[in-house]
Amino acid sequence: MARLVVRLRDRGWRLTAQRRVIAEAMAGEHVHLAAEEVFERAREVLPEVSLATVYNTLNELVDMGELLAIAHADGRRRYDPNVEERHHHLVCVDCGRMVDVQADEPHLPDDQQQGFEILGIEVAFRARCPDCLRTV
Amino acid sequence: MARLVVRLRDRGWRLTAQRRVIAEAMAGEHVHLAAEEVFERAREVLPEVSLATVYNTLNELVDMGELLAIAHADGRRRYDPNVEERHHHLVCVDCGRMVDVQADEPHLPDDQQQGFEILGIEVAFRARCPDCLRTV
DNA sequence: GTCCCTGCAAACGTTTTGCACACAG
DNA sequence: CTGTGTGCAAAACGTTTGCAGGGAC
Repeated sequence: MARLVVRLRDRGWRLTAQRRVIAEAMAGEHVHLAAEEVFERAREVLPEVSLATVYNTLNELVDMGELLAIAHADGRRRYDPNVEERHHHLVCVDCGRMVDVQADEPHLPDDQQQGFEILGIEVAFRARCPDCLRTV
Repeated sequence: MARLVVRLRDRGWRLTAQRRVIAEAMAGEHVHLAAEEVFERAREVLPEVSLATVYNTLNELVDMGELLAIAHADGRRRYDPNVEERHHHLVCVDCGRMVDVQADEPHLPDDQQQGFEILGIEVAFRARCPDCLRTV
């Protein structure tokens, strides 16, 4: 985590108290928070941080390649700090929880490429998480 | 297409002019329209149809399992009438265009399941489409 | 001291909802 | 005739933006 802050400063990123608490809210390898959740975590540490700054900062981190933005079926974008390790996601259809998983990458046959240039692959396993299985 | 309308009536779905034009806008096997686009197509046939009815009807069709709702990175949900054939998507990161593709399904090893019950798999190949490749 | 970042509030685009009226069954 | 679907407008939601003031460098 300190790593992230150092990396950002080395890139000439202006390090403010707000940006620090937002980056710290994303600490950990297996977090998939929505902006609102990042906002709440950041606010616990620095109450005067604003939601707009959270959005601005998250977008910058995505542009810098320090976070992955993931489109979620519930309409709320999630942010994933795990940019190093190729991985996919298990997504609970009931509560929206996401966890990282390792799985083989599907391969797209040449005859299916239809002239598109492939940039990346996103795999989501739609699932029901242990907690939601219990309460059904 | 007529098939869909018949299937819906057989289920006791009240068949109105609005619902018919909306269902017809989704005809074809490889369409991935956003709600606004469905609205425009429907309105060409039946100008007094409303956007609210389009949303209500699309949601019902999704609940009935007659359409797939797909979360898209640009924030607009797309609707896919191809519910029969297992398939994945090529998604253009520039213009948002989606096309169906056949590719092998990734398999999630047992030791990665973490107590989740797997319900389905969604694969999106992030790509650049031929049109957008040309204009870059 | 400069410039960039910040908070606030308003604007935005998409989707949902409340309500009175209309029409399919 | 009844119950459900409809249009409209307003609200709700996540996200973005304009602006004046403030703080990092």
